Amino acid sequence: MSAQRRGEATRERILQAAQGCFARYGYDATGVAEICRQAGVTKGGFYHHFPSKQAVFLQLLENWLAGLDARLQATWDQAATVPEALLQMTGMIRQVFQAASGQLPIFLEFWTKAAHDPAVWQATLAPYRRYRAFFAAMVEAGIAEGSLRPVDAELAAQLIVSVAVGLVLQGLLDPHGADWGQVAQGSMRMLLENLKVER
Amino acid sequence: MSAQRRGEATRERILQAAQGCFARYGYDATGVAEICRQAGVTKGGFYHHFPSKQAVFLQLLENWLAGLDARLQATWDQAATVPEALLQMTGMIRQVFQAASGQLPIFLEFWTKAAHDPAVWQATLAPYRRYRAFFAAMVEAGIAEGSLRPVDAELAAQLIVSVAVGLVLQGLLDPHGADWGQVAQGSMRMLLENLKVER
DNA sequence: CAAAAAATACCGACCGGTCGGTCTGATATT
DNA sequence: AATATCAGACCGACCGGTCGGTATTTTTTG
Repeated sequence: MSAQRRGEATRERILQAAQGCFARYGYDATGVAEICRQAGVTKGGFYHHFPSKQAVFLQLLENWLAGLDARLQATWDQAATVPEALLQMTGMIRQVFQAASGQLPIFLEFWTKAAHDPAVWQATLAPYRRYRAFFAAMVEAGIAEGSLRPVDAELAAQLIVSVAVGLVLQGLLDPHGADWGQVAQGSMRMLLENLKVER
Repeated sequence: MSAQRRGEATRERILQAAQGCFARYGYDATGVAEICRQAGVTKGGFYHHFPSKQAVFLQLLENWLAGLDARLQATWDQAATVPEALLQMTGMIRQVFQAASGQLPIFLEFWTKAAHDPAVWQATLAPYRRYRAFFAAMVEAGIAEGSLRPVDAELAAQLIVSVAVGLVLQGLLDPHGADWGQVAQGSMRMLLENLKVER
């Protein structure tokens, strides 16, 4: 294998290991040594690829947000109407829950770190505002296409984001307390009943 | 001052100092030494009143939840109808935001710790389930009194809790991103439009 | 009531251990 | 040979918690 490919692979292993550790133990409780152990690398290798532990964290955050971005955009692109797109996105939550239920706590780590660390804060806030704008644009499009009532788009977007955040948080705190995919579907339907035009 | 009173006072000072530190720097980043400095106590004094740093944290969590409990109950007791009570509680959020905006990050600390620490998890989950039951009971009472449509009470309660959690989180991450009290009011009104009986 | 004893509140130096990060090289690729 | 990729011993700072001791208040006792 070429040196470049090998380096890339090691880098990826470090990222994966770190993600697992952060999710399982939390950021602070995870030592660089433990990440190295799980990645099959030593400290030297680690610090060859990343300047600091925080840099790994930031990279993880960036990747995660990029993935979410892409999936949201794709979902909208292939949906016929806005309400349908919203329902689809809700189904996405269900996938997220069963696919990465172990990875969810890292979401909390992001927020907690963001509240105290300016670098993480910026990296978190910017995409988050994008989401609000994204949903606001969706609602406006829905109003324009006639599938939604002419409500305050900004407010509706904030409500949607609130519900999403709240659901994810409840889901990670109490994974077996409810079928969160079901709850998400039901919640979104309730919201849509209110947003959709009367038939 | 009696010895007992004095001890109680220092204990309180430690609690206050710890709350400030946890909110400002986060749990892990806060050293016991720093808490002691701000409380005007030394390590010896600290460990005289509390067996560990985590015990302080747990006590803080307990106090916070007890306060929330009391306020919610009181709000319901003095409201005439269920929709009115819900609106009142939304206003409560507004108070929380302006009164303890600096203390909000500690809320995140609670959740983050709860995701990894069984002791904190239990202390968090039990009251949280109570809240869900509380709101479910409220919705059912609303249906019984005829002010709410006969919706799925459990689902509605989960939706309400989701919105509340989401709002608090958004508020603490992006305090100046919106007037969160306003957003809370608007969101609750939107939800209620859907839940209330048609007039 | 006074003296002694016990309990309580607090002090601050100190310890064992951990953790993020560095440094000197060894090994493999180009 | 030059460079990228790693190995792993090592460092210094820091942190939660301990411990022996002091000061103050409360209780017991003569």
